[in-house]
Amino acid sequence: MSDRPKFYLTTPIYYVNDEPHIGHTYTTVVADAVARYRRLTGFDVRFLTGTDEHGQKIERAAKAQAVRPIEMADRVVNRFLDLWKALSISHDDFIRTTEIRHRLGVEKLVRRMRDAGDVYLGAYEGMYCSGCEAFFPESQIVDGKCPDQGHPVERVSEASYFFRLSRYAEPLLEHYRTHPGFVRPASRFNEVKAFVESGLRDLSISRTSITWGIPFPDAPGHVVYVWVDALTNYLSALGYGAREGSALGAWWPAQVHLVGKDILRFHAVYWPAFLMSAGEPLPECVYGHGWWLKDDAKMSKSLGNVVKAEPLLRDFGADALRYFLLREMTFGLDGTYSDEQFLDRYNGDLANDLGNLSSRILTLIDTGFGGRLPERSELPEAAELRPAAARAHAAWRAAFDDYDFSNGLIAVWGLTGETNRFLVRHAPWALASDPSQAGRHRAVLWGAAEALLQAASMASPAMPTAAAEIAARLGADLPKDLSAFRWGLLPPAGRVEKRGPLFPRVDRNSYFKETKTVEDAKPGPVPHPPAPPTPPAAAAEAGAGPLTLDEFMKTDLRVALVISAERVEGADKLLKLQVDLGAERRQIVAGIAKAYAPEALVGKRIVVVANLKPARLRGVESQGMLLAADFGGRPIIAVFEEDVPPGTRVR
RNA sequence: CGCGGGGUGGAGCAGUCCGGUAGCUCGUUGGGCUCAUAACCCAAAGGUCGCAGGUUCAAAUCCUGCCCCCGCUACCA
Repeated sequence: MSDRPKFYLTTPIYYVNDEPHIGHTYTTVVADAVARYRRLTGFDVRFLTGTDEHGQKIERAAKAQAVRPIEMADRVVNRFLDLWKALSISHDDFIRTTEIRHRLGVEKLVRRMRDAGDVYLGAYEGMYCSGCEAFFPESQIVDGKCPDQGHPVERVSEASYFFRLSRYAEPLLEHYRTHPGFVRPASRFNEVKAFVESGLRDLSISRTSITWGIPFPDAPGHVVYVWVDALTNYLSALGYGAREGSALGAWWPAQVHLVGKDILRFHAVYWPAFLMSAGEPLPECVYGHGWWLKDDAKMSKSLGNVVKAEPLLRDFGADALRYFLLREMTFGLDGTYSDEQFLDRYNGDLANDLGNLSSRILTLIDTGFGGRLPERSELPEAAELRPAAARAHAAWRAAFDDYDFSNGLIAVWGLTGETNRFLVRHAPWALASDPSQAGRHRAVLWGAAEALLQAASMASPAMPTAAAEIAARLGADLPKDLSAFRWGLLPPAGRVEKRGPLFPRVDRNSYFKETKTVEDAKPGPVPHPPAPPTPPAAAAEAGAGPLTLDEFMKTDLRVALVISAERVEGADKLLKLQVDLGAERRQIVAGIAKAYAPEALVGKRIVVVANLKPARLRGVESQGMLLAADFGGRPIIAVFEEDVPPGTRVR
């Protein structure tokens, strides 16, 4: 066994009733960055994630699709596994609650709690829908009807085992008092304390109305209910309850459970109470992070604004997505996602800064020294960036130790900025042409290359693949241990390789046009896991190069006669047109209200794109697009002066 | 109603616990460089830190009151 300090961290296990979205991705990426950071700074790390697969929802969904629950679960589990692979997630273990080892763990925990006198038989009362054969939370009931099918519900009660949570209010509060870092951030710790201070009610921990779950030990007909089942994964993954020896002693208690703020209560109240009852030590910290909002609104399926990782992964690569998630959110608080912000971060920090810096350094070495890394020099230029690197390193460590990823990355990018300024200051491209400056020339580029490798090393927990790629181009390896600052990571006499852009700049205009059409065309199941994450495929490529005639002819342009035109309610730029396309009539919404009065358009023969995917603008469907010159910020529509019949092809 | 979060230059955010020159990124304007991915470097413009009182030598930061926005239904992080 290693004598390094151990670090056991977990994500929640994700419920398999739905495909992964940006929230799952976020927690997991954060956990991975922590795991990689800890490994890099001398810890023996165990990183656990997994899936939660039992319960009523899965049971019902499976029944509806006439498959076994485990088949449903398998499908979604693979989606998670594929995504984690595409994102370079470095978990050491993946637990599924349907595994035997988990069942053994849950059985042991339940028995221990019962032996402690904390489990008793009572009755669970709830709103039951006989049509759906399911209980629903009272809060979901609308007018005495179930939320799914609208069947009438009735209050029924069923036998249930209860956990004496009420007994643990005082012990929990005492633990909170003596462990001020138990829940983070502090603001959420206050909420947890307030919740416990208001008193705890016993918790129903079994069901007889469900069969898809772990049988409650020594209680036929009962199944272990949600939270006891799910939370126990953190122990069962270590072999808790196993007949043979387990890894429990080496790893438990966990250093941190990373969770979303919505499930903080379960992790900060129920879970420690279960552990106290079972006589197991408590985790050191439960970190409840914030949520990603989409354009300032909460993401939800009903709003249809749920952000998924796959399109971003496809267009920008795993490292870019990971970087954005870690850099853009102040860990703990809520953050906002928007495509514009993502693109700004990508182009600003990754393409223009880190990516471009590595390009210019590699090219300077390539052309200046024939691809051979200059030797380390005693001249002051070679060490000029050393203090900046040391400062960045200290700030980076302090921030990452404190889960402040955003500031940690800001510190690293401070070093890339310093390196850019260093290059401008010494202008190695000018030194190259002056033989008397050869020594300085070598010293400057060695120093710049060393600083770049320093930056890449510190960025590696956030973006492992790109960091390794930078190191490889410099003929170096990423350091295995960065627990202390060390200047001189470059190997002597390495060979550098230029290669292409690390993060190709993505043009804003063409990106938004392209993604719109791609995503509209693919509403259904998410595509396959994207190609290997490095280097990110250039999304810009598709927009480059001349168009072939075939490609152009895909655009179906037609002459259209405007039959009527009116303003769109509540939109100051939009007109709604009815047009005659010869064979059919179409409704087209166009942003020309500022330039044209509706009545001025009637009778005009215009050009429309007839095979454009319909879109909704301000809730009004548009079945095509009219062509107009964009002149001085005003649209000038294309019209025919002669009487061409509507529907005639234009090319 | 109540609870929680938030209101900081054009945009997005940090700073607020532990008062003391208001900071970062993007954008804008002007200049420089030409090694680099139209990139990089320098400079400038731009904020009464939601409002009103109070404490203090000093308040974005502490206290009081008020206004506005968001969340508070979910086995969705």
